[in-house]
This record gives sequence, C-alpha cells and structure tokens, in this order.
Amino acid sequence: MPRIAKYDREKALEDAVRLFWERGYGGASMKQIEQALDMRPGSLYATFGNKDGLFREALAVYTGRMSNSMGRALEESPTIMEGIFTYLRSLTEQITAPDSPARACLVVKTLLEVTSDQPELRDLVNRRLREVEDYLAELFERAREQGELKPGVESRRLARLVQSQIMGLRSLAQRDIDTDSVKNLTEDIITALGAFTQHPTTH
Amino acid sequence: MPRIAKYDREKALEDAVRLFWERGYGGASMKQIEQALDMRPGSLYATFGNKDGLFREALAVYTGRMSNSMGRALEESPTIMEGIFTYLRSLTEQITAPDSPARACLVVKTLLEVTSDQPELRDLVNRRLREVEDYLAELFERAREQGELKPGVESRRLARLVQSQIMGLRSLAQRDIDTDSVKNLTEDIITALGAFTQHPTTH
DNA sequence: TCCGTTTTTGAATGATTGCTCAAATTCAAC
DNA sequence: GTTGAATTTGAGCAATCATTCAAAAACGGA
Repeated sequence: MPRIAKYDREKALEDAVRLFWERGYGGASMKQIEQALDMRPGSLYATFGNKDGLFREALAVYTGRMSNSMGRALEESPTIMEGIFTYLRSLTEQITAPDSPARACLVVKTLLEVTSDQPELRDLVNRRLREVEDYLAELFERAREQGELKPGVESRRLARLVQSQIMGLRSLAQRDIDTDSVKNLTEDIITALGAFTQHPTTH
Repeated sequence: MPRIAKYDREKALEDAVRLFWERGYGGASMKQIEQALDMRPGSLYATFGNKDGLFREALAVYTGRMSNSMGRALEESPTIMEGIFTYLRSLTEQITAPDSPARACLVVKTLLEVTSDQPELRDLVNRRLREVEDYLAELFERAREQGELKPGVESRRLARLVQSQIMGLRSLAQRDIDTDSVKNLTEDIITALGAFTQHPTTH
C-alpha cells in the first residue's frame, strides 16, 4: 500500500462547507474550491466525483452540525419548548459570530438558488428540510402530550411555523444589520411563539 | 427622427422580472435573457447597459409591485394591523398562484445569493430591505399611537419581526409543499403576531 | 535501491460566460 | 423614391466554466 492520502478528507469538507456557505453552490467556482481546499482538479475529482458530489457531502456535514446544535440545546433544557428557545438563542450566537461564513442557512440559500433544471439538488434540499420538519413535528407532538402547548395546536403546523421562523431570522440576519438587532429579533420571535405555548415565555 | 423603438421597454422588463425571479441573478444567463425578452445582445446592451443594469431595473419593477400590493391591502383595511394581516393573506394568494415564477422573494433570493465581490448589488438589496423596514416602522408607530399595539412594543423591532415573518413565510413556501400548508402557515404567523397586538387576532 | 501502486499535478478540453461592434435593417422626413 | 439617422442583428471576442487525463511525484514493501 503506497502513498498515504495527503489531504484529510474531513478538513477538506470543512473548507468546502465554509466556501459553499459563504458563496452558494453556483457562486463557488471550481477554481475557488481548488484554492480553498488546497487541492488540484485531479485530486478533487478523484475524491468527490464532481462539484455536485462535493456539495452533497459538504451539505451533509453542514446539516449534521446543525442537528447536533439543536440536539445539545434540547438536552440541556427541562422542557421541549424551552429547548427550542434555547436553540434559537444559541443559533443566534453562532450566526452572529464574526467568523461565520454567512448568517443565512446554507440549505435555504440552496433552496432559493436551485432551479428546476437541477432536480437532484432540488430534491436533496427539500428532503433535508422535510426531515427537519418531521423531527420538529415529533418534538412538538411530545410537547403537546406533556401539556406544553395550548389546546388545539397542531404539532406539524407548529413545526412548519418554527422552521419558517428560523428561515426568517437567519435571512433577515443576512442583511447589513447589527448584532443587537438580530438578538432582539430572536427574543421577539420567542415572544411570538409564546402564542402557542401553554405558559408564557420566559426571558 | 427615424425608426421607433420596436421593443416595448415595459414588456421587456416584465419578462426580465419573471426570469430573474425564477432563476436568480446569477442563474439567468444572457442567452436565456435574450430568449425571454426576445432581444438580441446589441439591443439589450443599448437599452439597459449591461446585465447589472437590467437587473436593477427589473428589481425596481418588482419592488414597486410589492409596495403597491401592500398599499392596497392597507387602504382597504380599517386598522393598520388588520391591513398587515390582509396583506399577508393577499401575498399568500399571489405566491401560491400556479403561474408565479417563484414563491420566495426576489430581493431575499438576491440577498442570499450576492457576495462581497458584488458590493453594488449587495448595497442595493440592503437599501431596498431597509426602506421596507422604515416604511413598516412608520406604520407601526402610527399603530402604536392609535392603541393597536400592546404597551411596550417597539415599532422598529416589530417592523423587523414582520419583515422576517415575510421572509420566512415565502422561503418556506419555496419548499415542495402544498398550497394549504402555506395558507395555514400564514394564519399561524398572524396568530403569532397577535402576541404584539392589543386585541386578539381575528380569523 | 529499486519496484509497483497510488496520488497529485497542471496543461488542456469544449462549453458557456458576459459583452462588443461592424454590418444590415428599418423607418421618418423630404 | 431617396436619404440619413437610429435600431437591430448575430458573428465573434476574451475570459471563465466544470472537467479530463497523461505524466510526474510520492511512498510502502522488497
């Protein structure tokens, strides 16, 4: 067995996430990818197949990180709804960090970028977003059973509402706007979601 | 004075709005623009300068339409907050129409697409979004004075919240999702905003 | 040290990008 | 008709796009 792989696959994918997150799928050229990952075309194509393949793997890394972040917030919170609010605050800290490649979500950026002549990518991001919706719906169904939600609240509708809140928060945060305004917005979103929770939101 | 302009500028801009709205700025190639507007490169560049110039004019047409739509909703409503809710419902009807080029907002699509090496475009969309924020803030300041808002609600924060709601609504609607779910989401957003209004939301 | 396999390199591919401009066309004025 | 200015045309520009592949380099095993 000769020659060990010089380039760490994980390190390369981290760089890819950063570049795609900052510039989007179409906005990141292979030349820029070569620079960011410090790899030559031959190695890139041998390792990831093509630009699509690299993007898919980078997207998987990105969504995995986001899931972990939400999971951690839920673990350290006494109730599900408080876990959601804790996650929103944690997310706000993350995206307003000075070294964040972008504040908007990479999945949403791709959703808004991709057209009907890229059906594979389109289906991929739709699948990811549907998975998040399903996960949230399960969470809120448990929250409902535990009396955390007002009577009559549908868990799946609340799931889509919360997903739209995250999309809106992160898209607005992509504006040229100061960090305090983003944090205020997060608190206002939590307040607004209080219309669906049994007990008034704490903050 | 010879030769009258064959191509109707307004008609061309309408086609440009449709194409850019569907495919985004970078996703619409000049070849596709030539087809959609039925114009040859020479006419295009003579009329609009370059791709940037065409996009700027198309964006102005788009934002003008959106402003009109909100203005109409506010006119036909007895209070400001009801006008906002009427607008949200009207917007939902518009974007779920089968011939809509996209459900997501063209300005937000551009905001998430544009990078730091396109500072003019970046500034342009930020300016437009700031204008909407300012307009909403004035509206909500009036609403506050007329007792439509709960005590302590800041008009500018509410303006950014509502803008983020619209961004979230339209971004989620861009998912492969049925019309009824979008309409339900709109109602849930209105319910959520009820946390800031003096009288409970009607629907 | 040499071998054999794998990885890396980077020049080159054809297609597409936004854009230019000389030539052809069109129409009002006469 | 003829003229003359404005508009339209479309071939063609250099640059960039994603991608390929033969050659060079790198390294474990002998």
